[in-house]
Amino acid sequence: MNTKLIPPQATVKRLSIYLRFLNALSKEVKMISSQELAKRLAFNPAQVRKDLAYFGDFGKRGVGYSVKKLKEQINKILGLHKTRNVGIVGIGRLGMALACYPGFEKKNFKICALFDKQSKQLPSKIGDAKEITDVQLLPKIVKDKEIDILILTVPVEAIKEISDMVMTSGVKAVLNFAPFKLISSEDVHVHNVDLSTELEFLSYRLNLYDEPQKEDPSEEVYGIPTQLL
Amino acid sequence: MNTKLIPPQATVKRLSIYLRFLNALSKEVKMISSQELAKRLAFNPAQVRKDLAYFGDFGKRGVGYSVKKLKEQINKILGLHKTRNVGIVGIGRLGMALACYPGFEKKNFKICALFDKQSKQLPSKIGDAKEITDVQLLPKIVKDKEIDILILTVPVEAIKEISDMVMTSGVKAVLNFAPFKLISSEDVHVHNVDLSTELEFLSYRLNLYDEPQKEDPSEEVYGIPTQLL
DNA sequence: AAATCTTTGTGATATTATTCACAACATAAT
DNA sequence: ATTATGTTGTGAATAATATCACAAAGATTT
Repeated sequence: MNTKLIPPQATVKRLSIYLRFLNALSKEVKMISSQELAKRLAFNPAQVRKDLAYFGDFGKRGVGYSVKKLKEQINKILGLHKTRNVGIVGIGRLGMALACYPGFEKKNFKICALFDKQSKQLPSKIGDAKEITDVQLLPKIVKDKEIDILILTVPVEAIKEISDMVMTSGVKAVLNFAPFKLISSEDVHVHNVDLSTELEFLSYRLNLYDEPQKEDPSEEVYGIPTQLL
Repeated sequence: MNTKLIPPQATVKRLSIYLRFLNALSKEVKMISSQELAKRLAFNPAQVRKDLAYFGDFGKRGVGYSVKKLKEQINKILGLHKTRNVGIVGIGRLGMALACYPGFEKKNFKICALFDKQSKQLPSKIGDAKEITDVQLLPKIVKDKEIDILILTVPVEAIKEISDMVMTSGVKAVLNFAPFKLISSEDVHVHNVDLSTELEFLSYRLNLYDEPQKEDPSEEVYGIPTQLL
């Protein structure tokens, strides 16, 4: 099998998508083929098979993949069988929304600390009895509560000050929503998500159609490559 | 120059990141080199130059790029000079957060309609006097207000029903936050963002370090390739 | 004005990711 | 059993993306 090779980044991202789809599947569906998976998710069937084959021979020729087994395997590959302690920094509307997002707890991400500036007017508890802690205590709390991941939803003005504290806090990974590219260090994995960027990508595409280039855009060129959608 | 070639998807996404960085730059900085840009954003300088060269010869040899000119150019390339009418479907916490996100209006995305189920208990106005419209009226409002982009922040249970309505509404682009992969059609560009997936990617990486593979992961293999971070 | 330093733009190369195409296996039907 | 049908796993081919390396050109120093 394929397992000796390093799975591409792109493969890992797709695993999440496969898993989400499998989880939403009716319990009656016991087996699924790469063909069916690919069709529903607009991927290439060979790609689906190759993605899965990086981690083992999960399928059965002539039959397909056991949904149950596949879910278990992907859960394990993504490390979702382990509980991860998560903190959220910056409890504005977005932070609040994430704190209450039910999808996280389902995947074993345990939101166990919320940080904000003390000065801010806020209810001291949100949702299911989560307190808000002063951000100055972040380094201590990260250690005490063994927080693995911090989600940053601070306003961009605060990011410089906060990011220094976060990057040296001993946390292992950061998911940054502030519109500022945080760079990973040797010890801390950073993943940046920018909501404006996502909209801007759509804007670019709309703009292409509004003002077609002189080169006469063909279906192929400006059509929508499935893997990005 | 390069302009005849089709710019890669990846290039377009980076343009957003360049622009955001340039916008945050102090007004004193008049010129910037690909070197400096790349260093701050953890890209390769040649990549920065190539990205920009797809759209024209914006730089000056021996000097660099005019910050002002570059901002103007990227704005134009991404179509941010045009106002786009945006609607948000599903006014839960996330929808609310996006409705009030100041970054959108700055980039000429005009949030001009909020949709939700009428039955839901909600204030009829949020933030700067935005009303919530019953989602049944969506097709009509999209046409009347000439909405270009719809942002979907509905719960996953509702996505099937809503997506049919959205995809046939005449809207040109959709940004979907529901944990369900919506597929683009010929007429509608869809871009999916899944918040769980982003966390799961970090989880995968943490898991790699917890349980190193038998193959003895080297720095190179499991180190962090800059372009993803 | 020649030499030096800088930085762009881009061919050439390297790396990464996707798709094709088919042998190997599994099941079901005859 | 043999044939027909379906599906995986994967080498080989292709495509997309990133990086290197350097000529061309602007700026600066001598």
